[in-house]
Amino acid sequence: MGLAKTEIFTDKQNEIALFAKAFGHPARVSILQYLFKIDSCVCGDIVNEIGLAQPTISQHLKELKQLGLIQGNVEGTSVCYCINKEKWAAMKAILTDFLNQGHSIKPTCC
Amino acid sequence: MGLAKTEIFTDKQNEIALFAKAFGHPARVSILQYLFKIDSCVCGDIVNEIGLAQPTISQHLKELKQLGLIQGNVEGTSVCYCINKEKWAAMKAILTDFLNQGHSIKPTCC
DNA sequence: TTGTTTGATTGCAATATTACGATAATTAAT
DNA sequence: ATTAATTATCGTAATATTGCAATCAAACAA
Repeated sequence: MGLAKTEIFTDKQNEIALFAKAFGHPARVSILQYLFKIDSCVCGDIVNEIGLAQPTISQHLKELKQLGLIQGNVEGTSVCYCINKEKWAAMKAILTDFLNQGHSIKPTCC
Repeated sequence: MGLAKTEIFTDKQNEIALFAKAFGHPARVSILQYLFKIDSCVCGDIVNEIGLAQPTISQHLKELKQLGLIQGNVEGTSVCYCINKEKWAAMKAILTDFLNQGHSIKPTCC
């Protein structure tokens, strides 16, 4: 089907999955790393940085923006993107929580 | 195309994306959480815990196993799964590193 | 106005993912 | 040997994702 049955999972589980999908593609990983590296608005540089066509980058940026992880501001003919640090922190908290499950001292069993 | 151009990204970027995809679906999030909660081998319980058909669960388990995040051991007619804590720790290190980017005190710009 | 630049959108093709019924494979029990 | 229990695999359908050429839209410059 290609369609996840989100209704049988908790909101938290769906949220974790959604955020994880955001950087479940190397292009988006690369975009986010670049924005962090620059640590300010990036206007028009992104397509040249990543080796993908402009419409493809635009699409990845749209996804990241819809999730709120980045924001874009129009500056003349160009659009400047940057990390939304508040949202990033919120996501980090949720995913870190998930990654830190299982504090037991038990070794891997079996 | 539906085919990620992995060759233009670094191994690290591809690795982050691969791990992120592992829990980019709520069913796999749910499976992993369940295995952590039990904190031992789970033999045959998983299909009843998650509301998906047996072949679907089997497929998700296979993906997690291929990544090394879980391991399955045959016990009679059933298979017992558990978290591979070493691999989990390795993944956690990689993803935590990614999530902790951007320590600058600058607020979100723009 | 006309052109230029930049980024978004549209349309499409190819591949990937998700889900499940049917069936196979394995082991244990009778 | 049969049967039951459990999980894996196959086949298939539906939807999602990725990527790009072509095009559109907005803002600026001449």
